[in-house]
Amino acid sequence: MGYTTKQGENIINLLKSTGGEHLTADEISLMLSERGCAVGKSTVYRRLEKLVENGSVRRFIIDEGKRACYQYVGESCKNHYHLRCDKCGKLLHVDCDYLDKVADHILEHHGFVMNGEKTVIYGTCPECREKEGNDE
Amino acid sequence: MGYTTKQGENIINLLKSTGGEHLTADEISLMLSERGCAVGKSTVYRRLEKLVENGSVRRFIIDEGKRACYQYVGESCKNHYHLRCDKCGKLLHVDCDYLDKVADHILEHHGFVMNGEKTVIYGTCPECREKEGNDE
DNA sequence: TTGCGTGCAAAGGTTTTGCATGGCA
DNA sequence: TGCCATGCAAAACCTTTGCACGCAA
Repeated sequence: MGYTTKQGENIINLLKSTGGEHLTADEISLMLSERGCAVGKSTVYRRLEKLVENGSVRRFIIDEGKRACYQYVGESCKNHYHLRCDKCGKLLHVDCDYLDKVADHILEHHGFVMNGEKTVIYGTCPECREKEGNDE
Repeated sequence: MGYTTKQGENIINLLKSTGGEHLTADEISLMLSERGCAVGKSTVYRRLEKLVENGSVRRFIIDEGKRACYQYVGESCKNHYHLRCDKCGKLLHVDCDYLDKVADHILEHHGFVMNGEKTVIYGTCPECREKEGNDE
């Protein structure tokens, strides 16, 4: 599946140590430099791509599509759904039988096999709703 | 609110005539050229920005954030959902009351306001499933 | 006439790619 | 040893911006 390298370890360790924070490729590159274990930016991109592929990191689009950010998810994160808050960027993980039924519906009525691991539902989380006085 | 110009009319007419298709700025520019009413690309962008602002056009991020696409918002297509095929990249738009109920569920049970316009469901489309013999 | 709209080219920023070198297995 | 991974720089990519000219009101 690929070699284990110092740079690869540095990247995944950084993502883990930030506790699921969402970071852009540039921020990751910068933080690695600050920690004294700089990694070439192309390597950061290439590595992140692989991590996204194998599911241990998730990729999001921010700034209206201007750039991507990455978030550590972990391997234990297989059978549940993800809700991501547009406002604070937080990623919520929910186990929910109802959402399993959604996948069934989509298959039956639209012939489409839903990939629950890749799909992310966007919106506003409870905390941010409260902060904003539910004015959406 | 702004001047009425030939170019502006061309753009909005194109978007209307494609029946709510999702088009990238580049595709719009190209199609206008083919129709013999070419518009400078920066004008396309500037015009689309205004149309998005006043709500007559909607902007989506596709290709994992690589670019944006635009869609005319008529009466008929105000509330629909996006299914994107991982295999062929096609974007399906479905009108579906059931998915409205999903948003209700997510709000009631998880306190999360779903943004149906931004959320994209990933998976495999009917055509690609058939091609691959349902071997997922 | 006024000043917004346009178009071209150049700049801007993020992400990808080519290629020689380095390091894992 | 064989090959993947790395890093640098350059390229590619979409989008925005500067500026002079054109056109709507």
